[in-house]
Amino acid sequence: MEKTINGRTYEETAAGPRFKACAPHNVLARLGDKWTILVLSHLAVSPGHRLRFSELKRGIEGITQRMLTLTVRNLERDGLVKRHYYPEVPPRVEYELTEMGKGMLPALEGFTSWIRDNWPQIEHCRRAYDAEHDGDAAGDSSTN
Amino acid sequence: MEKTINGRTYEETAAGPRFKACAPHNVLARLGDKWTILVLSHLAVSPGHRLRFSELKRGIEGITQRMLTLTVRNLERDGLVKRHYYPEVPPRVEYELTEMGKGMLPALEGFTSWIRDNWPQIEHCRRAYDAEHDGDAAGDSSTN
DNA sequence: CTGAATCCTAGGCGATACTG
DNA sequence: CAGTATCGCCTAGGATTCAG
Repeated sequence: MEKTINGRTYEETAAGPRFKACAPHNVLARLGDKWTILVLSHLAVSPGHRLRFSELKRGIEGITQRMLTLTVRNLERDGLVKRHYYPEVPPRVEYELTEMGKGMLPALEGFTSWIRDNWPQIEHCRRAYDAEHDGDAAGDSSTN
Repeated sequence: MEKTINGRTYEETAAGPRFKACAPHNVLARLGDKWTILVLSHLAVSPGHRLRFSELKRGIEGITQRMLTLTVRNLERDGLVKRHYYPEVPPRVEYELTEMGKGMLPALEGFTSWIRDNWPQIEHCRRAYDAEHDGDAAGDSSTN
C-alpha cells in the first residue's frame, strides 16, 4: 500500500512509514544548486520570459560561462527552458521558459515567499545556535 | 532601489536586473541536500510531528548515523526542529518540528505537489533530451 | 557570442570505529 | 541509544584555454 506526503510516496511498515529517495528531492536538489534559481528568477522577470545567454551572464553576479552553460543545459533537459539558437555571426542564443517552466513559477513563488517572510527568524536562530555552540557551525556560517 | 521577485532582491541596472546570491537559494540548498526533505517529511506525518533519532533512522532508507546527525543538526540550527534530550540510560533524543517548522509545511507541500503533478513530464523531457543527445547527461541520468 | 574541453580544489557524503 | 572522530572517495563547481 502506498500513501503520499509532500509528493513523496512511502510504505507503511510495522515500524512506521518508510520513505525513499524521490522526485521532490530530485527537483529540489536541482533548484538548490548554486545557480538555478537565479537563472529562473531572471527569466521570470524578463519580458517574454526570454533572455539571451550574455544577458543572463551579465545579470547574475559571479556566474562563470561554464556554470551558466551547465545550468541552462539542465533546465533544458528537464523541459523547463527552451533553447533558441540563431546561427548568425556571431551566434545568438536565447533561453525561454517553457509552459511547464512558467507553470512552476507560482508554486515556486509561494514557497520562496515563505522563505522571505521567515528568513529573519532563520538568521536569528542560526546566530543563536552558533553563539551557544561556540564557533563551530555545520553548514556555512555566512548569514547571506 | 530594490525590487523583489521570488523573494530575491535585485537591483535595476542599465543592463537590466541583477540578482545576487540570496536567502531562497540558501534555504533551497539545504532542502535540496540529500536527506533534509526526507527527515522533514517523516516528521510531518508523525504524531505530534515528533520522532526519536532511531525512529528517523529506521524510517529513512539508507541514511547513515552520521548523515542523520548532521541533517537534524542543521535543521535545529535553522530553528525548524527542536531537539529534546532525555538523560536516561540508554539516552533518548526526540526531534520535533518547531512552530516555524510546522509553518513551513503548507508552503513546501504546495511546491512539492507541483513537482508531483509535473514529474512525469519532467521524466519524459529528460528521456527525450538524453535520447537526442546520445548517452551523455549532465546531471544524474537515473530517472529516480 | 556561445560553449566545449581540461585541470584542479573544496567539500558533501559514505564506511568504519570509538564513547558516554 | 545517540553521537563524535577519522579516513577516503567522488563530484560540484571555479579558472583557464580552445573552437565554430
